[in-house]
Amino acid sequence: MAAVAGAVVLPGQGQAAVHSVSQGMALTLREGICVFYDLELAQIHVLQEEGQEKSSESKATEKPLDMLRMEIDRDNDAIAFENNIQQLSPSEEGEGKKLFSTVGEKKSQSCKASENLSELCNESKEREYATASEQTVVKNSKNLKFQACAPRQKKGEKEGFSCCFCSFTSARLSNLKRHLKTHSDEKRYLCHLCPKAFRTATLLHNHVNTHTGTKPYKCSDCDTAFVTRGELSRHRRYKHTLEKPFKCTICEYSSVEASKMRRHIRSHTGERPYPCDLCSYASKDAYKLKRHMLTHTGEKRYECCVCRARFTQSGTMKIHMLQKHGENVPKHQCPHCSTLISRKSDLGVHLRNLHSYMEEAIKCSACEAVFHERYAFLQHRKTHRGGKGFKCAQCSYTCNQKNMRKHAENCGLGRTETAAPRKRSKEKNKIRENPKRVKSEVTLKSFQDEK
DNA sequence: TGTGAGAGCGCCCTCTGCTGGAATACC
DNA sequence: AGGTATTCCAGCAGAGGGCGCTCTCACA
Repeated sequence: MAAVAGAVVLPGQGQAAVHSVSQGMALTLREGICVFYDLELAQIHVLQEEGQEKSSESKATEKPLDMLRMEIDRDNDAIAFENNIQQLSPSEEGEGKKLFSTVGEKKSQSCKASENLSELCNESKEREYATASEQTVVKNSKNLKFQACAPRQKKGEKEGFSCCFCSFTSARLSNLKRHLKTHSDEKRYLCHLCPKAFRTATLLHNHVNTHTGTKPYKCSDCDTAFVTRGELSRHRRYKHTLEKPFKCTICEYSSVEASKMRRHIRSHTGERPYPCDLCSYASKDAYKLKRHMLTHTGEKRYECCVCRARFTQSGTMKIHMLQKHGENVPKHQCPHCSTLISRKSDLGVHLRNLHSYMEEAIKCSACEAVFHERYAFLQHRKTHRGGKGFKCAQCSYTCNQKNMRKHAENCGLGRTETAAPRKRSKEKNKIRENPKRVKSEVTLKSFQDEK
C-alpha cells in the first residue's frame, strides 16, 4: 500500500486546495479531483469537527485550504479517502520545525510537495491512525471524467490569478492557463519508439534520447555523459564540486539532493513507511523492503564464480570471495593483543568480548587478583600454570594447577575447577586438518547434485 | 512557445556492522 | 573426553552515494 497525500477541491464551497504528493504520482491530484465528485454522490461526509475548526482558522489566514487526504492503492488501482481534514497554509509551513535546511532556500508558491518534516511526520501518523472503517475506497477512478473549473481571481492577492486545483498563483492569465494544462491529460507529443506521450517537445526529445542512447551533455572533468543538463549538474555536485546544499539540523549530514535528506531524516524520526506484507518488518526506503523480501522468497541471486556458492547480497559474496578465494588477504590486528582476525566486524566482537571494561570484575581463584578486562584475566591465568599459584581450599598447601588437581582429590575436594590442557595427538591433528574445506567440498557436491 | 533549471521519485549499488550458528581452539 | 571460549562465516539490515527518468515552473 503506497500512500499518497493529496488534496481536492470541495465543489460547492469553491475552496482551493493544496496538493501534496509524496510518492511521485503525477496523476494523483487529477484523480483525486475526479474521485471527489463521485464521493459526493456517494454521500461521504468528510467534514468532521476537526475540519470545521480548521476552517475557522483558515478564515483568519485567508488561505482556506481544506484538505482531504487520500491513500492510493497502486496495486488495486483504488483510492481511499481518510476522514482526516488537514490544512496547510504557508504560515503553518513556516511554523513547523524544519529538520533540514537548504543553502539559499527559497519559498516556492508551486503546488509541489512540502519538504517540511512535520508534514512528513503528519503523513506517517495519519497513515498509521487511519483504519479500514474510516476509509472509503473508490474503484476504477481512471474511468471518471476530469472536470476543470475556470480560473478565478482571489481578493486581496497580488498575484491576481489562482488555480482552483492547487495553490498555484500568477500575475498573468497566460501563465495560469498554461499551468492548468498540468492538470489535464493532454499529451500531444508521442514517442515513436514506445507508447509514452509527453506534454512538450523537449520532454519527448529527452525521452527519445533515452531510447537512442544520445547523451549530449558531457562532463568536462571526467567525460561522463548525460541525457539532460540537470543530470550533468547533479553529477558534478556529486563528483566534482562536492556541493551539498541540504544540511541536517540535527547532525552533520548534508546531501546533494533533497530526497536523500528526507531519507536521512527518517533515521532520526524512525519513520518506516514501507511495511512488509509477510512479517512485522518495515523499511525506511523502498529498496530495503525489496531486499528484505528476498529473505522470504529465498532467492540468492549472487553466485561465487569459483565455488558456485550462492548469496543473497552482493556484499556478502564479495567478502566470501576475498576470504575464501583471495590471495594475501589482509588480517585485522587487535590493537590490544597479538590476535589477528580475518574480518573487521569480528574484530569488533573480539574487542567487546575480551577488551571491554566490565563493571563486574573477574576474581582469580588462584590468587584473588581482580580484573575488569577479560583478556587481562586470561593472560593472568597463564602465569599460574608453571608456578605455585593455586591454593588448596581445605589446607594451606600451595602448588601449580596440575598438581593441585591431584592434591585436591587426596584432600577430598574432588576435581579442581580447571583441568590441565591436553595435547592433541599428531594423527588427530591430521584428521582435523582443514575440516572446513572437506565440508565445503561436500556441500558443493550436494549442491551440484541438487542442480 | 520552447528551453533551461531544478525538483522529485525510483532504482541499484557499496560500505558497514550486528547477529547467531558452525567450526575450531583452548582448558 | 567433554565443556567452554573464540574465531569463522553467511545472513541481514542501516545508511548513504550515484544515476535514470520525468515533471513543473520560470524565463526568454
